[in-house]
This record gives sequence, structure tokens and C-alpha cells, in this order.
Amino acid sequence: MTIGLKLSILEAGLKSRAAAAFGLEEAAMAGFHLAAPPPHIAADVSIAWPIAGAKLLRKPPLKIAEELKAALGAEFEAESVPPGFVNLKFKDSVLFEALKELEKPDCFARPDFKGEKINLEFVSANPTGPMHLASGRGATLGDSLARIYRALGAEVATEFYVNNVGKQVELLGLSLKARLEGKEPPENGYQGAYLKEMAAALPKEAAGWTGTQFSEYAVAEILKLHRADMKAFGVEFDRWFLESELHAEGGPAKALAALKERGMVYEKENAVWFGAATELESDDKDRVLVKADGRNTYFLNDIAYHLNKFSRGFTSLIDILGADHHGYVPRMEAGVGALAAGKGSFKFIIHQQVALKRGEETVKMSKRAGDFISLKELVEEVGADACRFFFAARGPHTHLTFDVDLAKKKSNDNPVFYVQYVHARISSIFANAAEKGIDPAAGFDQSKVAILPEERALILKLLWLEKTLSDCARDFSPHHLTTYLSELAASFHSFYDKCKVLDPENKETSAYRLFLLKHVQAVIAKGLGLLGVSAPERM
RNA sequence: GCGCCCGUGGUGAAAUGGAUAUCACAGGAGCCUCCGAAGCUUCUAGUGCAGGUUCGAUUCCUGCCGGGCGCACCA
Repeated sequence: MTIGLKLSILEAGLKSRAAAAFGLEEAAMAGFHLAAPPPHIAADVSIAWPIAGAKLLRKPPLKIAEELKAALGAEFEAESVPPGFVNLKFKDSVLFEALKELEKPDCFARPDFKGEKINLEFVSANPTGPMHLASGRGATLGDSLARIYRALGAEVATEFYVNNVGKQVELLGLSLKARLEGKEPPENGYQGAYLKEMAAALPKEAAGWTGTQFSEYAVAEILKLHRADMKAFGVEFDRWFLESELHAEGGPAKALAALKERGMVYEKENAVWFGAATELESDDKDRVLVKADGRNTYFLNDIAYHLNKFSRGFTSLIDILGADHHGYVPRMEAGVGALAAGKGSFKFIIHQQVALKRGEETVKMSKRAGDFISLKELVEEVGADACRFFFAARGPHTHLTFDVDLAKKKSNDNPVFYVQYVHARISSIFANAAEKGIDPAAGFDQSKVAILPEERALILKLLWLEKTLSDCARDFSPHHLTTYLSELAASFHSFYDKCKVLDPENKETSAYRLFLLKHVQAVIAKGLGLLGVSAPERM
């Protein structure tokens, strides 16, 4: 039996050998994983499974480790270590073959993602004002995850939901009208300066417009800005779904009828309620679907919207929301769950809010008051690459305080430059190789190459990208990837310091190291690409 | 009051329940006649408190303490 070459395949192969050796079903070996050993351990990968398997097998962990070591095969040097670890070192030839595996275009595709159709909705900022910096977090999360899921083999559609109907949009129109007439916006209206600018650019006939016309105009203008902001941030949505489309097809009415049919609604005080608490026990109390004034709540419209997504054939819906909306999650799960049972999975990713720090003061951002840093401004000051890396580097649960002064002044602190620097350095090495007449494509004899420790660390790091992407998918967060890229960059820099790549006197070593660097550069470019960050040739 | 999230060196973060807790920034000490010093090497410094589960806890559970966010016929 030969064993595969990617880490995932190596892991599966080792697991199956272990299962055979111990007479176990593979299903019973869920804890069998390859892990990176701590730095003081001189091994490539380690397996902690014998400790976990001790109860199952009713043997001492170290005994299991010794048996496992014997069962693993000739591609490795294995060592069993108390209390029951097995540490492995790959034969050099295995490492070279594994690297070549990384050259295949779909090398990260996972079988379990094949056929998955994921709808990823994020940002969905209301079209009532400029996007602020906090939208950058949702945009980074969503767009990076979309790219990662695609790399893993899923089909992903990204979507931005536009609330272009309703009271807020009416207020927006009235605020614009007021600005045109030189008045202050109405109470609870939109005070920001952007409406003054928009009013100044209105066509002459606007003087005779209805409120609806003002609203439609304002929404259209703001949507243009949102699209431009997202584009400048490296985010392009597959679809901008207008709420008005939903009403045009009668979605909310259908959803309401379906809920009624299942006996999940009742009327009280002239309003229509969803009886989630009694029927499904998923939410803490009943919620209104249709208000006493006859208007739908957003709850009903959103149920209809998610049914619409399922009707388009998606097997998995993911919504990314800021923590200020987390209270909305239980009722949506109850509402959508009631009508979409069996249609696919439905998952919320909640990311914590972004607080803004200016000087020594931490302030809450308020759109109405006009006190915010716009995403556009941030991107212009700091650059999209640094912004995206910075946002991607934190898990969604972390509470993030954005220090504006720091971001503007000392953007070099951002590790994105450390990572990009590797790419640029390697580019220039390849340029130098051409000058010195060293052919990067020249072959080398693997058997004559002794892999140095720095090179070994680098190669292992390269192989680890695959697991890193799976970690990102598992945790719904790209932050594992930024950590990984920083570590890979560090491995490269150590290697670079120790090992001279281009040596006209030694073409064999030069060719071998260029082969290595080609992969490092490809992995850096791939990883940065998944984060929507550029991989520059020069900096 | 109830619910969700968070508490890791001076600062910001990492760690599917695994071995001596990993990085970056800041601070100390070194390193460019040599492929890019936006770099390398090295030192100082850390899991809020109290219990529990476990062979093993930063991770899981309970209670405190501290912080963020929600608790609408708003969106």
C-alpha cells in the first residue's frame, strides 16, 4: 500500500494503517490527527492518538505508541515518546513528492466540499449612508471565507442584501429633500454631510419630486458608493439582492401563508405574531411578523429572503452579522428553521463590534451623528492590503478596538508587509538568477541534496497550508491563515539568512533552492490571494 | 435583571483537551566587503480570581471579578 502525499492523504493513510494494526474501525479513531510538534521536539509531525486511545484499547498509552510506531511504515522515521506520543520524520523523498503535489491546481479541494453550494451573505449595510470602517471587518471575513471555501472545492456565491424598502429609506428621501430645500433633516433623519453634497448635485426637476423619487435617487447614489467602496477593498459580490425584488415576487406573503398553514402564527392586538416559543422553543418569546399598521417587520421579510436563497438551490446559507444584531439570531433560526427544514444548513457567523480609538478616547461609532471613519477614508490612508490583513488576523469573536492614529501613522507595524516582503524578495532572487545565467527550471538530483534544518522547517510549513485552510473552514475565520503566513514568512527569512540561494559554482544546490523558493512564493501568493491581499514583485 | 461575546508578557494577537504556551510591536544586546536590514540571532516579560471534570485545562463546567454588545409592533 502506498501512502498519499498531501498531509491530509498522509494522515488518512497512516490512520488506515493504524486501524488495521489495532483491529479498529476507522470511525472509532476520530481523534487520530497529525499535529505540528512543539519547537523543542525534533520531528516533522506528531500523533497524540495513543494517549486518547488508551481507554478504548485498554492498554497503556506508551505501549500503544510503540505498536503504532511499528505499524506506520517505511516512509518515516518514528519514535515513541512518553506519555504516548509518536513523533515522525519524513524521508526526504516524501517531502519532495509532497511539494510536487502542491503544484496541482485543485490541490486543496476536499471531497466533502464537492457539490456544496454555499450562499455567503455579508456586509449588507443599509443604503442610507457611507460605509464605515466596521463594514471592513464583515467584508474581510466574508470575502476571505468565500475564497477559502472555493479553494476547498465548494461552489460559493457572495451576496449583499440591500434594504431599499421601508421607513429608513423613506426618511433618507425626506432628509435629502430637506437638504435640497436648504432645511435641516427631519427628526431621526440623516444628518451627515454626504446628503448636502448629494442635494447640490440633484437635477433641476428634483424640485417637483415625490418623496419616493427622492428615496430612490438617494438609494441609487449610495449604492454606487457602496459598490465602489467594496471594489476598492477588493470585494466583488456575485449578487446585490434588492429587498424590492423580494416584494415583487410576493415572498413575504408566501412565507406568511406557509407559516399560517403550519399553525405557527396567531393574531393579538391587531398584529400577527410568530409563535416560536410555544411551537419550537428556539426563541425566548413570540415575535411580531406583521405590525398593527399592516407593515411587515424585517423578521418576516428576512424569513422570506432566506427561503428565496434556498429556492435558488443553495445547500448551505451563511450570514455574517455584527454582534449588535446577535439578538436577532434565535428568532431567525426559529423562523427559517420552521419553513426550511431539510433544505440545507443555515449558519450565522457573529463578529464582535469594532470600537474606534482616536487619541486616548474610545468612541462608539454613530452613523446618525456623522461621527465615523468611513471605509473609503481608511483604505485611502492605510491601503486595502494592510486593512484586510489587519481585519483578517483576528478571529470573529475578538473585541477589536481600531486605533485610527496608529493605523494611519504606523502602518508598517502591520505584519502584511513582513509577508509581502518575502514575495518581493523571492521575485528579486529569480531576477538575479536570470542575470547570473542560472536556470530556475534546471533539474537537480534529489538523492544528492541534503535538506538542512532551515529548509526542512520551510518545506513542512509549506505542506501545512492545506491543514490551515481546513482550520479556517472549521472555525469560519481566516485568522488561521494570517498566522500561518506570518510563520511561513519567518521560516523563509531564517532560511534566507542561513542559505545562499544563487551560487554559480554549485548549480545543483542553486536549482534545488530555487525549486524550494518557487513553492514558497506560490504559497505566499496563494495565501495572500485568499485574503484578498496583493503579492507584490517589488515593494 | 436576563442573554451573547471577551479577559494570555507593557501593548495587540495565536494555540481541534496534549509535550518546555506561539508570534508581532515596544524595550536590552549583537549581525550588512555576500541573492533586498521592511531582515536575522539573542535577552527580559504572560494564561483575571476560586473551585470542578481529566492521565493532562489557555481551551470544557460552576461561581465570582472586570469589559463589550444586545434585550421594540426599529432596521
